[in-house]
Amino acid sequence: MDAYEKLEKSRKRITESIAQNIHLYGLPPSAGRQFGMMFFENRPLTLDDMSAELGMSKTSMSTSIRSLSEAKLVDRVWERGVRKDLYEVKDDWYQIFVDMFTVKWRRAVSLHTAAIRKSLAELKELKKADDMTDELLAVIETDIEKLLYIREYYDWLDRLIDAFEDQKIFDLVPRLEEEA
Amino acid sequence: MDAYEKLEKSRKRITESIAQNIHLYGLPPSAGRQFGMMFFENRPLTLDDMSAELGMSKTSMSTSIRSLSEAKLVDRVWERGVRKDLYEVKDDWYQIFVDMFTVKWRRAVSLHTAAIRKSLAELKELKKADDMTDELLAVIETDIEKLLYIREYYDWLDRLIDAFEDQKIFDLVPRLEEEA
DNA sequence: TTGTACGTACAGTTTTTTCTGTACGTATTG
DNA sequence: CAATACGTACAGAAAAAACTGTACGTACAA
Repeated sequence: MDAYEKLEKSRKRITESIAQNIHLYGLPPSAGRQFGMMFFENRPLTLDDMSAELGMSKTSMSTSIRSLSEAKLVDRVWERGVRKDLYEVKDDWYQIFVDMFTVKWRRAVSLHTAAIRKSLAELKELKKADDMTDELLAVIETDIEKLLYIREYYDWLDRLIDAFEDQKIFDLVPRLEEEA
Repeated sequence: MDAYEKLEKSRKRITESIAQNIHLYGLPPSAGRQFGMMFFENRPLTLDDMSAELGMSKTSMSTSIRSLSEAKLVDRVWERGVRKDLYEVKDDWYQIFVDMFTVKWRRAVSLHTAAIRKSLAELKELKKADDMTDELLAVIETDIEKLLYIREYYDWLDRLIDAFEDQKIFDLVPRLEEEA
């Protein structure tokens, strides 16, 4: 094994490690491989570059680069004289984490909150129903209690996302370990 | 639509909302449905209960309850005189979030860190190789720089996980919004 | 204007994941 | 000691996701 092969092996280990954990970002392993490869290339790449490098179709590259882009793991960059789209990985992994966290959870909180609001309104209305029994009323009250509890939880989650988005999380957990 | 149907509709909305976001916990929608159903039942359930309630096989219930259990979303509970396994959802959603975060990310950090350590050692050794050229040496140095950077990042992530695990996150983002 | 290069929508295929039914090991009951 | 109840391993079926090749719309070049 020559030096170049050893270098490749070292890179491949890291890339595979990324590939096998990228599901935490909601992406399939191949997108992780794409990201890993781009991480070690020290230049923006075109879809054809990626296709050649990974031995996968250009269509796949196009699809997964969009996912990577939406998850804010890569940026499209521009270079004069180059007609093809160029992409490169973001270099601030702390920010990548914060962006992923923010994008994924904000969306979830939004969907959940809307559902809770609707159901709460329905249940409050339902309490007035003519055919209401004491038994059913008790169940409804319990459900309302549950919904109020999870609404409070989602409010906390929303504030947690704010703390990440506003970089306040770095006050709690500083980027650099203090020198001894 | 009678009152009971309206109640069901309200519950179903919440359950579906959970089902469609449970992928954030690395679980399939059906596990989310299972969790949602259990959330509204005010008693521990057996596998047969769940199977009947969701119209799915007992085998599936067994498999997904294990996933839910590993993700720390449900607990197995004991009741005297009952031979079947009983499960109920955890009632502290804040803690559920913290546990999920901790479990999933701790594992990722551990795997990544091991890979980085190995590759760093290899690259440092590789620098001494006989057939080393200036050009290749420069590439190796660049790779080492990259690995040192992401090692630092994973160290931060590890400390972030600590902050969740130690409940310090609730200092930064309190559970209850202060009264006005 | 015509020709060429590029990215992606779409349909079909392959691969992976989820779900089911059977069968079996263990534990409890009579 | 049976006999029964229970949970799950395992193999196959069904469903979902990922991947490919073709075809098309758009933009730039000549």
